[in-house]
Amino acid sequence: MSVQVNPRKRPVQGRSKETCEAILGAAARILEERGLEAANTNAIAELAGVSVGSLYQYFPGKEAIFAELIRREESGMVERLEALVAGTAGSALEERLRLLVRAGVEQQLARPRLARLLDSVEATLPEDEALRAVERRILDLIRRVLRDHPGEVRRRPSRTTARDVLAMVKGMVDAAGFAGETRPGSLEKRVFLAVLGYLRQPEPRWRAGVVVREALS
Amino acid sequence: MSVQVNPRKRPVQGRSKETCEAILGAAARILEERGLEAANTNAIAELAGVSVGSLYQYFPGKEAIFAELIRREESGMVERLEALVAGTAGSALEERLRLLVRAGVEQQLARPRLARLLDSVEATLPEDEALRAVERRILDLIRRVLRDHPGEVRRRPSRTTARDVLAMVKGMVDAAGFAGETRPGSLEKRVFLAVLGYLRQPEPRWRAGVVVREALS
DNA sequence: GGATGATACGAGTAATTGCTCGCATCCTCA
DNA sequence: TGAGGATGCGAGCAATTACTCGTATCATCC
Repeated sequence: MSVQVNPRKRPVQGRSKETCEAILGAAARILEERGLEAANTNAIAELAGVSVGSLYQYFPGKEAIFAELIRREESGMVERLEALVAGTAGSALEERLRLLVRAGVEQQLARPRLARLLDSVEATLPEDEALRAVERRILDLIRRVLRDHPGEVRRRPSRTTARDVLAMVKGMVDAAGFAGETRPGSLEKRVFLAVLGYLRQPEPRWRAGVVVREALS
Repeated sequence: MSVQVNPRKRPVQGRSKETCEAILGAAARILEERGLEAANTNAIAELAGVSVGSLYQYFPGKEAIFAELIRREESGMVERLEALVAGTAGSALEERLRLLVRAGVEQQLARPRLARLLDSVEATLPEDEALRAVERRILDLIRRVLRDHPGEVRRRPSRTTARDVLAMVKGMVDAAGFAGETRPGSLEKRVFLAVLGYLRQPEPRWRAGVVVREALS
């Protein structure tokens, strides 16, 4: 019943590392070109130019392959983001947010369909503490940036705010990629506006369940 | 190779309508409780209390069942939204946006996992003109609302703006549902803030590739 | 009531998929 | 160089899944 998502055996020689890479690369290509249903172990092994036996030597099943792809994508992302935050410690909030957004947009737009699919696959995988940890690091990183600029933002630097920001970025970029946008420039600007707008938008005043109209600026 | 997503035969008697409903209901429950991989035709028929033969009498395959679920979800949504827009023609922009957001949040939060899965399944299905049309109606509806309130918003009422708004709403609500948020109140408020913030955020001024810092309010 | 079409059934088949295992080949190191 | 571990192979079995078809029951109309 339970699905194993951890690698089975670590490759030690050079050629076995290549085998693993070939398997992961083939899985990624099948996912993005033919979708989740077509990504079975036989097809992956064939496209990788490798036998199924070799595949099962390193991965207990296809879920483990997907999990590894996700781990790589996410940890690559979080490391780039953390370097970025550390490297712009003195900069303005807008500048830092813009760079973060740029990194996210570029990552997700490089292989939009793959990124989108991996996101949805992740939701079906069993709880993986390593992945949870990466997710937390991203959220904490967003909160840290917000805390570095107190008073410039109207949202509290909470987990919820961080999750909202991350979710709106992912949602917008996924939709843009799916709609066929390929140039990151315009998208990056719009996502940046959305993030900034959310963070700066004042709390509305409510009266009798109706929003009080506020004049614009 | 190609996948058929249209129903095979229309039910004409009452009992066959019930059979179709049972099949669709079972498919939805399996999707949300056991995920996409568990949703095969045999399992769906069994949970529906119906034979596989009956299932194949009305649907050419499981994709057709998913497609029908998506069609219903989307068209129910779009009709509610259009009624809402029509019924608030004279109201303030914030009020109208707030109601739209509320409808979206409630819909997606009613069965979060199902809604999320259907979204990702939709991406793997072949192009369906009916679904495209529903999507267009939602985008047009957003644009119409924006156009009804010229000067209150800084984004152009374009398809792209509408897609951005829709995507950020979906992204935030999905993430909240996945994180276990069940009370619509707080989420609704945050999504509303995000939408309003995006629509109102002024274009930033750029200088030498660096964002010029703007004082807050 | 009986003729006719609609509906339901589910065992059974064909195809797909996950995965193993015995054996061949390659690499490393003493 | 040769022993032993690492790697690679792919036929083939077991399990799952999609889907069919002959038969039985039900609804409707004359």
